[in-house]
Amino acid sequence: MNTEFGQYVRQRRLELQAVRRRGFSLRQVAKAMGVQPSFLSKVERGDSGPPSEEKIKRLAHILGEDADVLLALAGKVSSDLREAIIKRPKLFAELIRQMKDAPEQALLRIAREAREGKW
Amino acid sequence: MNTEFGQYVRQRRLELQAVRRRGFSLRQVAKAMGVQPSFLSKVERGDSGPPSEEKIKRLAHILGEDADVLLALAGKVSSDLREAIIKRPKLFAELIRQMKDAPEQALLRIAREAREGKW
DNA sequence: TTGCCTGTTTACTATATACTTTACACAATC
DNA sequence: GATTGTGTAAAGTATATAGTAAACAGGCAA
Repeated sequence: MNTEFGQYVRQRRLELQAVRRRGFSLRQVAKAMGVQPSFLSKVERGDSGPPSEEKIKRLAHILGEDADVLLALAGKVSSDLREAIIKRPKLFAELIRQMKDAPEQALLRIAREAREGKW
Repeated sequence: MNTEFGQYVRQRRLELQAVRRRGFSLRQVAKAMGVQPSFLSKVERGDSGPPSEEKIKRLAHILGEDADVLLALAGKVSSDLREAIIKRPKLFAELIRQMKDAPEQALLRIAREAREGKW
């Protein structure tokens, strides 16, 4: 169903397995995520849709990946972001529509300003 | 299920019905939206979950409402916004998380700058 | 008083999401 | 050579989403 997410996860898991040697078998990762191995197997091979938001976040933690990136690969947006948008829909809708067409540089500048709390 | 969305829609529809006199019965609006009257009835009374994104957008157009606001009342985010976030997940995630805690003023300033294309 | 329009009720349906359970085959290990 | 660990396969399940279809009761208009 969604090959990209699964491929990415499998690759990352195998990399970790090669380096760490322990704790990154499909079964162990599945257990740590809170799903059955059969399900993670299907997910990694793109034979099933991606897991739920909650499970993806746990997986991101386990693999040392950015949760928002992993969610994005699964075609999802974190619920805290959704809620932020839903609280001020007009404002955020306008901002995001402007920013999606803005050059990378501008976004980085705004992100930096935001990080520094320049209100 | 979701009373707020339905209540808002019904109120707005009845207001329009009172002013325009024509075209805003539940049955007519349902037809224009592309759903059965029974479904819109349940939606307005909060007896059913809200319609799909597509139907909500048509409804917004019919009622002269902002689609993003109506979607927000239904607990949804427009798919074009979702896609924008998914394309640059780290950047947008950081921006939105900063902005959700920022004062209204700052958001308005950034929105204005965005509108004016100040990159 | 027939016919149309109003909203509503009841029962049903199709598809997607997010999984589980059980069992299998192969490899390494003890 | 029995056990443990590896990934995979097949089938089933629970819940949510997004509705439809058909019928019903009351108002109003000619």
